[in-house]
Amino acid sequence: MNPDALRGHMDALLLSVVEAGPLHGYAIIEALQERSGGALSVPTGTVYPALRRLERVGHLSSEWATVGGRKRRTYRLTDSGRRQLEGERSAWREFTSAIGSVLSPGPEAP
Amino acid sequence: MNPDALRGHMDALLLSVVEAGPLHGYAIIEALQERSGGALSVPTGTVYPALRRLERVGHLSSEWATVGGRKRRTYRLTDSGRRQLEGERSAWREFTSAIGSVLSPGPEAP
DNA sequence: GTGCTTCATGTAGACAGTCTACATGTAGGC
DNA sequence: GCCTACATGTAGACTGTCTACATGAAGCAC
Repeated sequence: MNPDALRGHMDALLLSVVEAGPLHGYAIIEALQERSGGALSVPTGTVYPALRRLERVGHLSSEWATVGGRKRRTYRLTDSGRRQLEGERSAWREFTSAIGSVLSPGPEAP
Repeated sequence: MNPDALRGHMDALLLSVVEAGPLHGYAIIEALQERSGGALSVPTGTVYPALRRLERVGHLSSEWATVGGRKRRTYRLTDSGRRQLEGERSAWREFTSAIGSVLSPGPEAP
């Protein structure tokens, strides 16, 4: 997977993974990989800053927890994040539709 | 359309538009807009450098032409570009599939 | 013949977000 | 003691798009 391709879609991915329930960074990375069938292996150096960015703008909130002696920062979707995710989803549909109609070899339907 | 979303997909778009037949930069921009139903309005400052980059790596070739007193640099898909476009198309399918399966609210089919 | 719009190409520098690589520390198996 | 898995984080490089500007000819209105 070409890394550049993810540009501008990370937010949607992260918000979507956290939507189902609160998760910490490491688990988010694993969830991304799992839910994409192994196609998305996003490095930690991408995910952690992105999560902090999303928290800064208010789409996520976080709190520390200690599980089995390990510290985790658990992220949760805010109302703002939920609205944002909706927007991201429709933007994704528009995006794929636009690119798809350019890439499709055959001309559009009659 | 969020500009960042196009990152890493410009090559595919440009190669795909030129696939049908040789075009010059200005016409490529119009074709992108038309084929996407107006969704893609890519600025000249993006397209011209990208075309030169694609020529530099051998996916496009260009030649000057004068039409109606105006100079045009017309781009044509090379064999290398054609192969690249094939790769871009399958990469696009993988990409949308991966992101889509993460974004889709419902879990994957049983 | 001046001014406006369209056509047409191009460059310079700002910008932003991902990537690589590194740093740190605990828990648990061997 | 050592290695792997878990877990978070930062610094700086990288790259490609964006904004804004520069240039110039053709065609039309007035």
